[in-house]
Amino acid sequence: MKEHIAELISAAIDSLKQQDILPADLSPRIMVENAKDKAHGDFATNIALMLAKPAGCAPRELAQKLVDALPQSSSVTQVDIAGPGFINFFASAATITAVVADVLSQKDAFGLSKVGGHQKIQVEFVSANPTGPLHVGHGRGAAYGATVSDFLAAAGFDVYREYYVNDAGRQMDILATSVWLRYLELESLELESEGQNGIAFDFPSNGYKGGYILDIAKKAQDQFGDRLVRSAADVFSGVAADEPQGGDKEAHIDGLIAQAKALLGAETYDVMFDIALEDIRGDIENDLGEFGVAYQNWFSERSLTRGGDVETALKKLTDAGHIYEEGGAQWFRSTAFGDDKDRCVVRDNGMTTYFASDIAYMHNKFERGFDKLLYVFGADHHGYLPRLKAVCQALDYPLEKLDFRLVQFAILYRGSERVQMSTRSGSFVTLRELREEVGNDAARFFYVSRKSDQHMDFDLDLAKSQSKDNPVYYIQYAHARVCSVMRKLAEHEWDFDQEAGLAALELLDSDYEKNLMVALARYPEVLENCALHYEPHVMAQFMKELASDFHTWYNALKVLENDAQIRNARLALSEAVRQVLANGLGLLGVSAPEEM
RNA sequence: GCCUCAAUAGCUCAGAUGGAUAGAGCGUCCCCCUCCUAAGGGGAAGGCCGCAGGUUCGACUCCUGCUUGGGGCACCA
Repeated sequence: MKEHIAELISAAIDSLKQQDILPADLSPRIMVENAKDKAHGDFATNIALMLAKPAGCAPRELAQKLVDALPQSSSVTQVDIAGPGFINFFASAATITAVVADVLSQKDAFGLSKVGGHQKIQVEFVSANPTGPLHVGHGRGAAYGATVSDFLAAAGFDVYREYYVNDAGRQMDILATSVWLRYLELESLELESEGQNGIAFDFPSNGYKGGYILDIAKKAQDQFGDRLVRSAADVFSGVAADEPQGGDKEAHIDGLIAQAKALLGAETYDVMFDIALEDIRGDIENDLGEFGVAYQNWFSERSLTRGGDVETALKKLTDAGHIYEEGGAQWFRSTAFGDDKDRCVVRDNGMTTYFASDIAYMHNKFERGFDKLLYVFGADHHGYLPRLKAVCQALDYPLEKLDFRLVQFAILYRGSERVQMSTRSGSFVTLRELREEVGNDAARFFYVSRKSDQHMDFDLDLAKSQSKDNPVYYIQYAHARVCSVMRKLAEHEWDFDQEAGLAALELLDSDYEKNLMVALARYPEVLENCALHYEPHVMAQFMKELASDFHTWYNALKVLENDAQIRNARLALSEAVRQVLANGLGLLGVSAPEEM
C-alpha cells in the first residue's frame, strides 16, 4: 500500500514537472509513513514540505497542486492537506482488511522478505573463550546474535552463524594446567586413602577454580589412570613463587604450564588439553543448543595456525608493506588506517599473537566469499574495532563489508536488589542457571527487548512472574487466548468457516478491529527493519503492541457471536493475529503456547 | 588524558531514513467479570526529551562544546 501511494505521488510529481511547476531534474525520495493519529488518515507524506523550496512556493500551495494532480485510485478514499503541508491518505476498507486474507494464506511465510537477495552474510557471535561455562553476560550476545541471524534469514539473506573458538593461547594452557593440578589432588586423595603419602601443594591463585575443573580432572583420571602423577617436588621445581607467598602469580602459573608440558611430554599434554577443551566447548554448545542458539560452524583458532592461514595472511600484509620489524618483533602498521597504535603480530620470541589469528580469521572469512561480515561483540571489546577495520583495509577488502554490533552488559536484579556477579572463584551466575531460573522464553525475550547498545536491567522476578507485568506472558497469553477461542468453538458445535469470514471482513468496522488490521499490515516492514538495522528489539516492541491491541479488542467485542457472518469474520481476524504473533515470537526464539 | 556508548514520566524503556499534540509498561489514583482464560480491559495524574549553542520551513532525532554515568585504552587473551 505504501508503494502504491508512493507511485501515485510520483505520477503527480511527473505531471507537475511537465507543467513546469517543479524543476524537471528533481528526483526526490518519496517518503510515505503510517499516520500516527487517526485524524491524519492512514498514511501521510511530507513531500510537499520537502519540495516547497525547489518549487518556489508555499508548502500547502504545492500540496494542493500535488493533490490535484494525483491519479485516481480505488484504494484511496480521501486525501487531505493538513498542518504545515502534509498530505494525508485515507485507505479504503477493502485495502485495510486485505491483510487478513494475506496472513491466512501465507501462514508461516507471512512477512518474509526477499530484500536480502541471497547475499551471504557471516555472523560471528558469543565466541567466548572455552575456559568455562557461559555466564549471563554471554547470554545477551547469544540471544542477540541468534535473533539477528534469524531475522536476516527471514529477510532473504544467506546467513552463516559462526562461533570462533579461542582454543590456542595462554588462557587455554592455564586451563589445561589447572585440570592437571586438580587431577593431582584427586590422585593424592587416593594415595592417602591407601595409606601412602599424598601430593601436597597449594593450588595456584591464578588457576581456574570452578567446580567444573574438578569434573574434567575426573575424566582425565578415567582416561589416564595414575599415569599423569608426578611428585610435588617435580611439578614445582624451579617455578617462581605464587602471589600469596610474595611472588608473582603470572610468573607462577607460566612456570607451572612449562612444567606440565615438560613433565607430561607434548603429546600427553595435548591429549589432556583436548579433553579439557572438548569438554567445555561441548558444554557450551549444549548450553546454547538448549537456548535455541545453533551455529553452522565452530571455527577453531588453532586450525588457522595449523592450516597456514596465519602465515598466508601475514605474508599478504607483508607484501603490501603493512608490516615492519622493531625490537625483534613484527608489527602491523594499523595507525596507517586510523588505529591508535601499531599492533604486534609476531612477538620477539617468534610466537604469533592472538591478533595475528584475528587477521588470519578475517582473511579466511573473506576468502570464503562472504558479502558481509557481522561481528557481534561484548561492549568491552569495542577497542578492537579500529584495528579490525585497519586489517580489512590492509587486506584490500571494502570496509562496507564489515559491520559491528556491540552488546552492552545486562545487570541482574531480583526485584529491586542487584544480583552480585563475581567471576572470581567460579562463583558467577551462569547462563544455564539463568535459563533454569526464568526459562528460555523469558531469557530470550528479555535479552533482545532492549536496544543492544543500551545497558539493560534484567529483573529475574519480573521474568518469572506469570502476569501482565511480564511482557513475555502477556504476548503468549494473547496467542493462547485465540487458541482457547478456537477450542470453545467446538463446545458451541460451530465450525470456523474461513471463506465466509474473509468475505465478511467489511463488517469489522470498529476502531478496535481496524487498529488490529493496520498493525498486522505493519508486521512485514517491522521484520525487514529489524533485519536491515540489526535491531530485533523493534519486533519485541511490536509484539507487545499487537498483543495489547488484541487484548483491547477481545475485551470490547465478543468473537463467538451468534451471527455467523460476524463470528466467522472475527475468527478470521483472530486467527490472523495468532499467526502473526506466532511468526514474530518464532523469530524471537520464544514459544507460542496454545494453552497457559 | 584519549576512544566509545549512553542520558526521554517517580521506575524500566520505545521513539526507523529530521515532521503534526513526545509514547508504552510498572508504580499511584478511580472503574469494569450473570459474558470466549480478570494470566485481561478502560480512565486519571505524571515531561525544560542532561545543559548550552548551531544547521532549517521544522530538532528527542543531525553538528559542536560542556556535565554525569557504563565500558575500553597491554610483545594479555
